[in-house]
Amino acid sequence: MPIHIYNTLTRKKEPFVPRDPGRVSIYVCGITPYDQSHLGHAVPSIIWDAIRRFLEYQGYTVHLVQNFTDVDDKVIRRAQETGENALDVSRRYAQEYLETMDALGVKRADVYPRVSQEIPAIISLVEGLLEKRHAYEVDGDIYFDVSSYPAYGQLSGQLLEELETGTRLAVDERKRNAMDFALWKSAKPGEPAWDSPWGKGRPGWHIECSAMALKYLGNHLDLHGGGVDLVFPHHENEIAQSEAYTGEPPFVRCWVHNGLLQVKDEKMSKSLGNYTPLSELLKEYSAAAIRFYVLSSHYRSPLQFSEEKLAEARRGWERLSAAVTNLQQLVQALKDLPETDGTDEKVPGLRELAEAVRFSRGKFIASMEDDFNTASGIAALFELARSVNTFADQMAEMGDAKKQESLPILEEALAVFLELGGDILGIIEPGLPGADSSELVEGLMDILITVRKRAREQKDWTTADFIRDELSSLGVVLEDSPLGTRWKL
RNA sequence: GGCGGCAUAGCCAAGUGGUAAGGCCGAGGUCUGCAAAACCUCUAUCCCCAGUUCGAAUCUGGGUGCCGCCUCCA
Repeated sequence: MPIHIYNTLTRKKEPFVPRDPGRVSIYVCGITPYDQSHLGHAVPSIIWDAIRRFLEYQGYTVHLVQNFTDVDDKVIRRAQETGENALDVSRRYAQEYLETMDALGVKRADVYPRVSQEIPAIISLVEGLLEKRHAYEVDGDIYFDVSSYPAYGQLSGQLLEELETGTRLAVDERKRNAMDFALWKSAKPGEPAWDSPWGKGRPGWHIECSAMALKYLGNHLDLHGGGVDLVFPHHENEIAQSEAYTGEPPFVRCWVHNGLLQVKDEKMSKSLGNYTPLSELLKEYSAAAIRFYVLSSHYRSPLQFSEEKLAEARRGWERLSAAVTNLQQLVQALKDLPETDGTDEKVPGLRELAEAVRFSRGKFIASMEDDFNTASGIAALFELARSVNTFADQMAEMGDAKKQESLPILEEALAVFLELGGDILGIIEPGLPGADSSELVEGLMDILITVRKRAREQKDWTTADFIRDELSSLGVVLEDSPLGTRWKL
Protein backbone atom coordinates (compact mmCIF):
# COMPACT_ATOMS: atom_id res chain seq x y z
CA MET A 1 0.00 0.00 0.00
CA PRO A 2 1.32 3.41 -0.87
CA ILE A 3 0.98 6.17 1.66
CA HIS A 4 -2.29 8.06 1.47
CA ILE A 5 -2.56 11.63 2.70
CA TYR A 6 -5.56 13.88 3.10
CA ASN A 7 -5.11 16.92 0.88
CA THR A 8 -6.92 20.03 2.07
CA LEU A 9 -7.01 21.33 -1.48
CA THR A 10 -9.02 18.41 -2.85
CA ARG A 11 -10.63 17.37 0.46
CA LYS A 12 -9.73 13.80 -0.27
CA LYS A 13 -7.16 11.26 0.71
CA GLU A 14 -4.75 10.87 -2.15
CA PRO A 15 -1.94 8.43 -2.86
CA PHE A 16 1.30 10.10 -1.98
CA VAL A 17 3.61 10.44 -4.96
CA PRO A 18 6.57 12.73 -4.35
CA ARG A 19 7.78 14.90 -7.18
CA ASP A 20 11.16 13.23 -7.16
CA PRO A 21 11.14 9.52 -6.40
CA GLY A 22 12.64 8.79 -3.02
CA ARG A 23 12.79 12.43 -1.97
CA VAL A 24 10.21 14.41 -0.07
CA SER A 25 10.19 18.18 0.29
CA ILE A 26 8.23 19.54 3.24
CA TYR A 27 7.55 23.06 4.36
CA VAL A 28 5.92 23.58 7.73
CA CYS A 29 4.76 26.99 8.87
CA GLY A 30 6.72 27.85 11.94
CA ILE A 31 6.08 30.26 14.74
CA THR A 32 6.22 33.96 15.26
CA PRO A 33 8.72 34.16 18.07
CA TYR A 34 7.47 36.86 20.39
CA ASP A 35 6.64 34.90 23.52
CA GLN A 36 7.09 31.56 25.26
CA SER A 37 6.19 28.42 23.38
CA HIS A 38 3.16 26.46 24.47
CA LEU A 39 1.76 23.03 23.73
CA GLY A 40 -0.19 24.40 20.78
CA HIS A 41 3.10 25.07 19.05
CA ALA A 42 4.39 21.64 19.89
CA VAL A 43 1.42 19.91 18.26
CA PRO A 44 2.44 20.46 14.64
CA SER A 45 6.10 20.00 15.56
CA ILE A 46 5.44 16.62 17.12
CA ILE A 47 3.09 15.55 14.35
CA TRP A 48 5.50 16.54 11.61
CA ASP A 49 8.34 14.96 13.50
CA ALA A 50 6.46 11.67 13.47
CA ILE A 51 5.55 12.07 9.79
CA ARG A 52 9.10 12.89 8.87
CA ARG A 53 10.53 9.98 10.84
CA PHE A 54 8.00 7.63 9.27
CA LEU A 55 8.91 8.78 5.78
CA GLU A 56 12.56 8.28 6.60
CA TYR A 57 11.78 4.84 7.97
CA GLN A 58 10.13 4.09 4.63
CA GLY A 59 13.36 5.00 2.92
CA TYR A 60 12.63 8.53 1.77
CA THR A 61 15.13 11.33 1.98
CA VAL A 62 13.27 14.13 3.67
CA HIS A 63 14.06 17.78 3.18
CA LEU A 64 12.23 19.73 5.86
CA VAL A 65 12.06 23.49 6.10
CA GLN A 66 10.40 25.40 8.91
CA ASN A 67 10.43 29.16 9.08
CA PHE A 68 10.51 31.75 11.81
CA THR A 69 8.42 34.81 11.09
CA ASP A 70 10.72 37.07 12.98
CA VAL A 71 9.61 40.35 11.43
CA ASP A 72 6.02 40.92 12.36
CA ASP A 73 3.59 43.26 14.09
CA LYS A 74 3.54 41.22 17.27
CA VAL A 75 7.29 40.97 17.53
CA ILE A 76 7.57 44.70 16.99
CA ARG A 77 4.91 45.46 19.55
CA ARG A 78 6.58 43.22 22.10
CA ALA A 79 9.91 44.91 21.44
CA GLN A 80 8.37 48.31 21.94
CA GLU A 81 6.92 47.17 25.26
CA THR A 82 10.24 45.93 26.55
CA GLY A 83 12.35 48.58 24.90
CA GLU A 84 14.39 45.99 23.07
CA ASN A 85 15.38 45.61 19.48
CA ALA A 86 12.73 43.59 17.64
CA LEU A 87 15.25 41.19 16.21
CA ASP A 88 16.71 40.53 19.65
CA VAL A 89 13.26 39.63 20.91
CA SER A 90 12.60 37.20 18.09
CA ARG A 91 16.06 35.72 18.26
CA ARG A 92 15.62 34.97 21.95
CA TYR A 93 12.22 33.32 21.59
CA ALA A 94 13.27 31.43 18.47
CA GLN A 95 16.18 30.00 20.40
CA GLU A 96 13.89 29.05 23.26
CA TYR A 97 11.55 27.36 20.81
CA LEU A 98 14.37 25.30 19.33
CA GLU A 99 15.57 24.24 22.75
CA THR A 100 12.07 23.26 23.79
CA MET A 101 11.62 21.20 20.65
CA ASP A 102 14.94 19.52 21.35
CA ALA A 103 13.66 18.66 24.80
CA LEU A 104 10.59 17.13 23.18
CA GLY A 105 12.80 14.95 21.02
CA VAL A 106 11.78 16.71 17.81
CA LYS A 107 14.40 16.25 15.14
CA ARG A 108 15.61 19.54 13.77
CA ALA A 109 14.50 20.72 10.37
CA ASP A 110 17.15 21.02 7.67
CA VAL A 111 16.74 24.76 7.47
CA TYR A 112 15.08 27.33 9.72
CA PRO A 113 14.95 30.39 7.50
CA ARG A 114 14.04 33.73 9.05
CA VAL A 115 12.35 36.66 7.39
CA SER A 116 15.09 38.99 8.55
CA GLN A 117 17.67 36.87 6.72
CA GLU A 118 15.67 36.44 3.54
CA ILE A 119 14.87 40.00 2.56
CA PRO A 120 16.61 39.78 -0.85
CA ALA A 121 14.61 36.70 -1.80
CA ILE A 122 11.42 38.41 -0.70
CA ILE A 123 12.19 41.58 -2.62
CA SER A 124 12.90 39.72 -5.81
CA LEU A 125 9.66 37.80 -5.42
CA VAL A 126 7.74 41.06 -5.00
CA GLU A 127 9.54 42.54 -7.98
CA GLY A 128 8.57 39.56 -10.07
CA LEU A 129 4.93 39.94 -9.08
CA LEU A 130 5.00 43.63 -9.96
CA GLU A 131 6.51 42.87 -13.35
CA LYS A 132 3.82 40.32 -14.06
CA ARG A 133 1.19 42.81 -12.96
CA HIS A 134 -0.04 40.65 -10.11
CA ALA A 135 0.85 43.43 -7.72
CA TYR A 136 0.68 47.19 -7.58
CA GLU A 137 2.28 49.96 -5.59
CA VAL A 138 0.53 52.60 -3.53
CA ASP A 139 2.64 55.07 -1.56
CA GLY A 140 5.50 52.67 -0.97
CA ASP A 141 3.16 49.77 -0.07
CA ILE A 142 2.89 46.87 -2.46
CA TYR A 143 -0.35 44.88 -2.67
CA PHE A 144 -1.14 41.62 -4.35
CA ASP A 145 -4.01 41.98 -6.79
CA VAL A 146 -6.28 39.01 -6.09
CA SER A 147 -8.39 39.73 -9.16
CA SER A 148 -5.32 38.91 -11.25
CA TYR A 149 -5.36 35.36 -9.98
CA PRO A 150 -8.59 33.60 -10.97
CA ALA A 151 -8.08 30.53 -8.82
CA TYR A 152 -8.07 32.61 -5.65
CA GLY A 153 -10.12 30.87 -2.99
CA GLN A 154 -9.45 27.32 -4.17
CA LEU A 155 -7.90 26.14 -0.93
CA SER A 156 -10.41 27.53 1.53
CA GLY A 157 -13.42 27.09 -0.74
CA GLN A 158 -14.19 30.78 -0.49
CA LEU A 159 -15.60 32.81 -3.32
CA LEU A 160 -14.06 36.19 -3.82
CA GLU A 161 -17.43 37.91 -3.85
CA GLU A 162 -18.45 36.29 -0.56
CA LEU A 163 -15.19 37.24 1.03
CA GLU A 164 -15.63 40.85 0.16
CA THR A 165 -19.11 41.13 1.57
CA GLY A 166 -18.00 39.26 4.68
CA THR A 167 -15.05 41.47 5.44
CA ARG A 168 -15.13 42.50 9.03
CA LEU A 169 -12.45 45.13 8.89
CA ALA A 170 -12.66 48.58 7.46
CA VAL A 171 -11.17 48.22 4.01
CA ASP A 172 -8.14 50.25 3.13
CA GLU A 173 -9.43 52.67 0.51
CA ARG A 174 -6.23 52.59 -1.45
CA LYS A 175 -6.59 48.93 -2.32
CA ARG A 176 -8.18 47.98 -5.62
CA ASN A 177 -9.94 45.04 -4.09
CA ALA A 178 -10.92 44.44 -0.50
CA MET A 179 -9.09 41.13 -0.41
CA ASP A 180 -5.82 42.45 -1.78
CA PHE A 181 -3.09 41.91 0.78
CA ALA A 182 0.19 43.60 1.50
CA LEU A 183 3.37 42.13 0.08
CA TRP A 184 5.51 44.98 1.30
CA LYS A 185 4.79 47.65 3.89
CA SER A 186 6.49 51.02 3.90
CA ALA A 187 8.54 51.79 6.98
CA LYS A 188 7.03 53.32 10.07
CA PRO A 189 9.17 55.06 12.69
CA GLY A 190 10.72 52.71 15.22
CA GLU A 191 10.15 49.58 13.14
CA PRO A 192 12.79 47.40 11.55
CA ALA A 193 13.12 48.37 7.90
CA TRP A 194 15.14 47.40 4.87
CA ASP A 195 15.95 49.20 1.65
CA SER A 196 13.92 48.20 -1.33
CA PRO A 197 13.15 49.54 -4.80
CA TRP A 198 10.05 51.11 -3.20
CA GLY A 199 11.87 52.77 -0.34
CA LYS A 200 12.47 51.55 3.17
CA GLY A 201 10.02 49.02 4.47
CA ARG A 202 9.39 45.46 5.55
CA PRO A 203 7.66 42.38 4.14
CA GLY A 204 3.96 41.74 4.62
CA TRP A 205 2.80 38.66 6.43
CA HIS A 206 2.33 36.01 3.74
CA ILE A 207 5.11 36.69 1.33
CA GLU A 208 7.93 35.28 3.44
CA CYS A 209 6.63 31.74 3.35
CA SER A 210 6.38 31.79 -0.42
CA ALA A 211 9.84 33.24 -0.76
CA MET A 212 11.44 30.72 1.57
CA ALA A 213 9.55 27.71 0.30
CA LEU A 214 10.37 28.50 -3.31
CA LYS A 215 13.97 29.28 -2.47
CA TYR A 216 14.69 26.17 -0.43
CA LEU A 217 12.35 23.62 -1.93
CA GLY A 218 11.60 24.71 -5.47
CA ASN A 219 8.44 25.46 -7.37
CA HIS A 220 6.50 22.34 -6.46
CA LEU A 221 6.81 21.21 -2.88
CA ASP A 222 5.50 17.82 -1.93
CA LEU A 223 3.93 18.68 1.41
CA HIS A 224 3.07 21.92 3.08
CA GLY A 225 1.84 21.85 6.64
CA GLY A 226 0.42 24.07 9.32
CA GLY A 227 -2.57 24.46 11.61
CA VAL A 228 -6.05 24.66 10.10
CA ASP A 229 -6.24 28.23 11.29
CA LEU A 230 -3.75 29.09 8.57
CA VAL A 231 -5.79 27.81 5.67
CA PHE A 232 -7.29 31.21 5.16
CA PRO A 233 -5.89 33.67 4.45
CA HIS A 234 -2.27 32.66 4.92
CA HIS A 235 -2.03 29.56 2.76
CA GLU A 236 -4.57 30.83 0.29
CA ASN A 237 -2.38 33.84 -0.24
CA GLU A 238 0.76 31.75 -0.42
CA ILE A 239 -0.71 29.77 -3.28
CA ALA A 240 -1.83 32.90 -5.12
CA GLN A 241 1.44 34.75 -4.91
CA SER A 242 3.63 31.70 -5.50
CA GLU A 243 1.77 30.41 -8.50
CA ALA A 244 1.32 33.86 -9.94
CA TYR A 245 5.06 34.30 -9.63
CA THR A 246 6.26 30.98 -11.01
CA GLY A 247 3.44 30.53 -13.46
CA GLU A 248 3.77 26.83 -12.71
CA PRO A 249 1.03 25.44 -10.54
CA PRO A 250 0.84 23.59 -8.30
CA PHE A 251 2.96 25.39 -5.76
CA VAL A 252 2.21 22.58 -3.35
CA ARG A 253 1.26 19.05 -4.29
CA CYS A 254 -0.45 18.22 -1.02
CA TRP A 255 -1.64 20.53 1.75
CA VAL A 256 -1.67 19.01 5.20
CA HIS A 257 -3.41 20.77 8.08
CA ASN A 258 -3.49 19.72 11.69
CA GLY A 259 -6.36 20.26 14.12
CA LEU A 260 -5.95 22.78 16.88
CA LEU A 261 -5.27 22.26 20.52
CA GLN A 262 -8.20 23.51 22.53
CA VAL A 263 -8.67 24.53 26.10
CA LYS A 264 -12.23 24.39 27.36
CA ASP A 265 -13.50 24.43 23.80
CA GLU A 266 -11.39 27.34 22.72
CA LYS A 267 -8.16 27.08 20.86
CA MET A 268 -5.06 27.51 22.91
CA SER A 269 -3.34 30.65 21.83
CA LYS A 270 -1.14 33.36 23.09
CA SER A 271 -3.69 36.02 22.29
CA LEU A 272 -6.34 34.26 24.39
CA GLY A 273 -3.87 33.85 27.23
CA ASN A 274 -5.09 30.33 28.00
CA TYR A 275 -1.86 28.49 27.75
CA THR A 276 0.71 26.77 29.92
CA PRO A 277 4.27 27.29 28.73
CA LEU A 278 5.90 24.10 27.50
CA SER A 279 8.82 24.66 29.79
CA GLU A 280 6.39 24.27 32.71
CA LEU A 281 4.80 21.13 31.30
CA LEU A 282 8.17 19.55 30.71
CA LYS A 283 8.97 19.80 34.40
CA GLU A 284 5.93 17.67 35.18
CA TYR A 285 5.72 15.34 32.18
CA SER A 286 8.31 13.48 30.18
CA ALA A 287 8.77 14.35 26.53
CA ALA A 288 7.66 10.85 25.59
CA ALA A 289 4.44 11.20 27.59
CA ILE A 290 3.64 14.54 25.97
CA ARG A 291 4.30 13.09 22.55
CA PHE A 292 2.10 10.12 23.41
CA TYR A 293 -0.70 12.49 24.36
CA VAL A 294 -0.45 14.42 21.10
CA LEU A 295 -0.08 11.35 18.92
CA SER A 296 -2.86 9.37 20.56
CA SER A 297 -5.42 11.16 18.46
CA HIS A 298 -5.43 11.76 14.73
CA TYR A 299 -3.55 14.83 13.60
CA ARG A 300 -6.55 16.36 11.86
CA SER A 301 -8.82 16.15 14.89
CA PRO A 302 -8.96 18.95 17.38
CA LEU A 303 -7.23 17.99 20.60
CA GLN A 304 -8.70 18.92 23.95
CA PHE A 305 -6.14 19.94 26.47
CA SER A 306 -6.36 19.76 30.24
CA GLU A 307 -3.99 18.59 32.93
CA GLU A 308 -6.36 15.71 33.68
CA LYS A 309 -6.27 14.52 30.08
CA LEU A 310 -2.52 14.78 29.95
CA ALA A 311 -2.24 12.87 33.20
CA GLU A 312 -4.62 10.22 31.89
CA ALA A 313 -2.53 9.88 28.76
CA ARG A 314 0.55 9.53 30.89
CA ARG A 315 -0.96 6.60 32.78
CA GLY A 316 -1.50 4.80 29.51
CA TRP A 317 1.95 5.68 28.32
CA GLU A 318 3.45 4.38 31.56
CA ARG A 319 1.91 0.97 31.04
CA LEU A 320 3.23 0.75 27.50
CA SER A 321 6.57 2.04 28.58
CA ALA A 322 6.78 -0.39 31.47
CA ALA A 323 5.97 -3.27 29.19
CA VAL A 324 8.91 -2.34 27.00
CA THR A 325 11.42 -1.93 29.80
CA ASN A 326 10.28 -5.21 31.30
CA LEU A 327 10.77 -6.82 27.93
CA GLN A 328 14.23 -5.34 27.68
CA GLN A 329 15.15 -6.72 31.06
CA LEU A 330 13.72 -10.08 30.11
CA VAL A 331 15.71 -10.22 26.88
CA GLN A 332 18.83 -9.28 28.78
CA ALA A 333 18.22 -11.96 31.38
CA LEU A 334 17.69 -14.60 28.71
CA LYS A 335 20.93 -13.68 27.06
CA ASP A 336 22.72 -14.17 30.35
CA LEU A 337 21.31 -17.66 30.74
CA PRO A 338 23.85 -20.52 30.59
CA GLU A 339 24.00 -22.34 27.26
CA THR A 340 21.60 -25.25 26.88
CA ASP A 341 21.29 -27.94 24.25
CA GLY A 342 18.00 -26.57 23.08
CA THR A 343 14.76 -28.44 23.03
CA ASP A 344 12.54 -30.19 20.55
CA GLU A 345 9.49 -29.47 22.58
CA LYS A 346 7.09 -26.86 21.46
CA VAL A 347 7.22 -23.69 23.50
CA PRO A 348 3.62 -22.94 24.49
CA GLY A 349 2.40 -19.59 23.26
CA LEU A 350 5.45 -18.86 21.17
CA ARG A 351 3.71 -19.24 17.84
CA GLU A 352 0.94 -16.90 18.99
CA LEU A 353 3.54 -14.40 20.10
CA ALA A 354 5.32 -14.53 16.78
CA GLU A 355 2.01 -13.98 15.08
CA ALA A 356 1.26 -11.02 17.34
CA VAL A 357 4.60 -9.44 16.53
CA ARG A 358 3.99 -9.80 12.84
CA PHE A 359 0.44 -8.48 13.15
CA SER A 360 1.38 -5.46 15.21
CA ARG A 361 4.13 -4.38 12.91
CA GLY A 362 1.81 -4.72 9.93
CA LYS A 363 -1.01 -2.85 11.62
CA PHE A 364 1.30 -0.07 12.66
CA ILE A 365 2.73 0.44 9.19
CA ALA A 366 -0.70 0.25 7.58
CA SER A 367 -2.02 2.80 10.07
CA MET A 368 0.76 5.24 9.36
CA GLU A 369 0.36 4.75 5.63
CA ASP A 370 -3.28 5.68 6.01
CA ASP A 371 -2.93 9.41 6.52
CA PHE A 372 -0.48 9.03 9.39
CA ASN A 373 -2.96 7.46 11.77
CA THR A 374 -0.79 7.50 14.85
CA ALA A 375 -3.73 6.71 17.15
CA SER A 376 -4.29 3.41 15.41
CA GLY A 377 -0.56 2.77 15.36
CA ILE A 378 -0.32 3.23 19.10
CA ALA A 379 -3.19 0.79 19.54
CA ALA A 380 -1.12 -1.77 17.64
CA LEU A 381 1.70 -1.28 20.13
CA PHE A 382 -0.65 -1.80 23.05
CA GLU A 383 -1.89 -5.02 21.52
CA LEU A 384 1.65 -6.24 21.23
CA ALA A 385 2.39 -5.20 24.80
CA ARG A 386 -0.42 -7.37 26.03
CA SER A 387 0.76 -10.34 23.99
CA VAL A 388 4.27 -9.97 25.30
CA ASN A 389 3.11 -9.65 28.90
CA THR A 390 0.91 -12.69 28.54
CA PHE A 391 3.78 -14.69 27.18
CA ALA A 392 6.15 -13.44 29.87
CA ASP A 393 3.67 -14.55 32.52
CA GLN A 394 3.76 -18.05 31.07
CA MET A 395 7.54 -18.16 30.99
CA ALA A 396 7.85 -18.65 34.71
CA GLU A 397 7.08 -22.32 34.25
CA MET A 398 9.54 -22.88 31.44
CA GLY A 399 12.93 -24.45 31.60
CA ASP A 400 16.00 -22.61 30.39
CA ALA A 401 15.97 -24.35 27.03
CA LYS A 402 12.48 -23.17 26.23
CA LYS A 403 13.27 -19.71 27.46
CA GLN A 404 16.22 -19.50 25.11
CA GLU A 405 14.11 -20.81 22.31
CA SER A 406 11.85 -17.81 22.84
CA LEU A 407 14.62 -15.26 22.72
CA PRO A 408 14.57 -14.49 18.98
CA ILE A 409 10.85 -13.77 18.98
CA LEU A 410 11.12 -11.61 22.08
CA GLU A 411 13.95 -9.68 20.46
CA GLU A 412 11.77 -9.16 17.44
CA ALA A 413 9.00 -7.82 19.64
CA LEU A 414 11.48 -5.51 21.29
CA ALA A 415 12.62 -4.31 17.89
CA VAL A 416 9.02 -3.46 16.99
CA PHE A 417 8.70 -1.29 20.09
CA LEU A 418 12.05 0.36 19.60
CA GLU A 419 11.72 1.00 15.88
CA LEU A 420 8.06 1.90 15.62
CA GLY A 421 7.30 3.34 19.02
CA GLY A 422 10.80 4.68 19.52
CA ASP A 423 12.40 5.69 16.23
CA ILE A 424 9.18 6.74 14.52
CA LEU A 425 6.82 8.04 17.19
CA GLY A 426 9.42 8.88 19.82
CA ILE A 427 7.19 7.63 22.62
CA ILE A 428 9.39 4.73 23.67
CA GLU A 429 12.68 5.62 25.28
CA PRO A 430 15.32 2.98 24.89
CA GLY A 431 17.44 2.13 27.87
CA LEU A 432 16.81 0.13 30.97
CA PRO A 433 15.57 1.77 34.13
CA GLY A 434 18.49 3.04 36.09
CA ALA A 435 20.70 2.74 33.03
CA ASP A 436 21.97 6.17 33.77
CA SER A 437 22.82 5.27 37.35
CA SER A 438 26.33 4.36 38.26
CA GLU A 439 27.76 0.89 38.45
CA LEU A 440 27.92 1.39 42.16
CA VAL A 441 24.15 1.87 42.33
CA GLU A 442 23.62 -1.14 40.11
CA GLY A 443 25.84 -3.20 42.36
CA LEU A 444 24.19 -2.03 45.54
CA MET A 445 20.75 -2.77 44.12
CA ASP A 446 21.85 -6.28 43.23
CA ILE A 447 23.02 -6.78 46.78
CA LEU A 448 19.81 -5.45 48.29
CA ILE A 449 17.67 -7.58 46.04
CA THR A 450 19.74 -10.67 46.85
CA VAL A 451 19.54 -10.03 50.58
CA ARG A 452 15.80 -9.58 50.34
CA LYS A 453 15.49 -12.73 48.28
CA ARG A 454 17.28 -14.71 50.98
CA ALA A 455 15.07 -13.18 53.63
CA ARG A 456 11.99 -14.17 51.67
CA GLU A 457 13.28 -17.70 51.25
CA GLN A 458 13.42 -17.90 55.02
CA LYS A 459 10.00 -16.29 55.30
CA ASP A 460 11.57 -13.38 57.07
CA TRP A 461 8.87 -11.02 55.85
CA THR A 462 9.88 -8.27 58.25
CA THR A 463 13.31 -7.90 56.69
CA ALA A 464 11.98 -8.32 53.15
CA ASP A 465 9.32 -5.68 53.62
CA PHE A 466 11.72 -3.39 55.41
CA ILE A 467 14.01 -3.37 52.37
CA ARG A 468 11.12 -2.79 50.00
CA ASP A 469 9.56 -0.05 52.12
CA GLU A 470 12.79 1.80 52.67
CA LEU A 471 13.65 1.69 48.98
CA SER A 472 10.14 2.83 48.22
CA SER A 473 10.60 5.91 50.35
CA LEU A 474 13.68 6.66 48.24
CA GLY A 475 11.58 6.39 45.11
CA VAL A 476 12.78 2.93 44.10
CA VAL A 477 10.03 0.44 43.32
CA LEU A 478 10.59 -3.29 43.63
CA GLU A 479 8.40 -5.66 41.66
CA ASP A 480 8.51 -9.40 42.30
CA SER A 481 7.78 -10.98 38.97
CA PRO A 482 7.75 -14.75 38.52
CA LEU A 483 11.04 -14.32 36.69
CA GLY A 484 12.70 -12.52 39.55
CA THR A 485 12.66 -9.16 41.22
CA ARG A 486 13.11 -6.04 39.13
CA TRP A 487 13.51 -2.46 40.22
CA LYS A 488 12.79 0.90 38.77
CA LEU A 489 12.88 4.50 39.83
C1' G B 1 -23.92 36.34 6.93
C1' G B 2 -20.18 33.12 4.06
C1' C B 3 -16.59 28.98 4.04
C1' G B 4 -14.50 24.60 6.34
C1' G B 5 -14.68 20.75 10.03
C1' C B 6 -16.48 17.75 14.06
C1' A B 7 -20.49 14.83 16.93
C1' U B 8 -18.60 6.96 18.79
C1' A B 9 -19.21 3.96 26.29
C1' G B 10 -18.09 7.72 32.74
C1' C B 11 -13.58 10.02 30.15
C1' C B 12 -9.91 9.94 25.83
C1' A B 13 -10.02 7.81 21.00
C1' A B 14 -9.64 4.49 16.08
C1' G B 15 -12.97 2.87 12.55
C1' U B 16 -15.95 5.51 5.06
C1' G B 17 -20.96 -0.17 3.38
C1' G B 18 -20.91 -6.17 6.40
C1' U B 19 -22.50 -6.06 11.90
C1' A B 20 -18.15 -1.32 17.11
C1' A B 21 -9.71 -1.17 17.69
C1' G B 22 -6.92 0.71 21.68
C1' G B 23 -6.22 3.52 26.25
C1' C B 24 -7.83 5.73 31.18
C1' C B 25 -11.22 5.04 35.18
C1' G B 26 -14.52 1.29 37.66
C1' A B 27 -16.22 -3.89 39.13
C1' G B 28 -15.09 -9.09 39.64
C1' G B 29 -11.28 -12.86 39.21
C1' U B 30 -6.11 -15.37 38.62
C1' C B 31 -1.11 -15.08 40.43
C1' U B 32 1.46 -13.45 45.16
C1' G B 33 3.53 -14.29 52.23
C1' C B 34 1.78 -9.29 51.53
C1' A B 35 2.25 -5.34 48.04
C1' A B 36 3.15 -3.88 43.22
C1' A B 37 3.15 -5.42 38.33
C1' A B 38 0.91 -8.59 34.87
C1' C B 39 -3.04 -11.47 32.88
C1' C B 40 -8.48 -12.85 32.36
C1' U B 41 -13.73 -11.33 32.42
C1' C B 42 -17.51 -7.39 32.42
C1' U B 43 -19.32 -2.00 30.72
C1' A B 44 -21.73 1.45 23.73
C1' U B 45 -25.45 -0.08 18.31
C1' C B 46 -22.21 5.06 17.19
C1' C B 47 -26.42 13.36 18.34
C1' C B 48 -31.77 13.33 16.17
C1' C B 49 -35.18 12.44 11.92
C1' A B 50 -36.02 10.68 7.00
C1' G B 51 -33.99 8.08 2.80
C1' U B 52 -30.66 4.69 -0.40
C1' U B 53 -29.22 -0.60 0.35
C1' C B 54 -30.01 -7.52 1.41
C1' G B 55 -27.10 -4.76 4.95
C1' A B 56 -24.95 2.02 7.38
C1' A B 57 -21.36 4.57 12.87
C1' U B 58 -19.84 4.50 7.79
C1' C B 59 -23.62 6.97 1.69
C1' U B 60 -27.76 10.99 0.67
C1' G B 61 -31.17 14.86 2.50
C1' G B 62 -32.99 17.68 6.67
C1' G B 63 -32.32 19.10 11.74
C1' U B 64 -29.58 20.08 16.51
C1' G B 65 -25.06 21.15 19.06
C1' C B 66 -19.91 22.38 19.13
C1' C B 67 -15.20 24.10 16.93
C1' G B 68 -12.10 26.78 13.38
C1' C B 69 -11.56 30.58 9.60
C1' C B 70 -13.35 35.20 7.19
C1' U B 71 -8.52 40.14 11.94
C1' C B 72 -2.61 38.31 14.45
C1' C B 73 -2.49 33.01 15.52
C1' A B 74 0.54 26.25 14.79
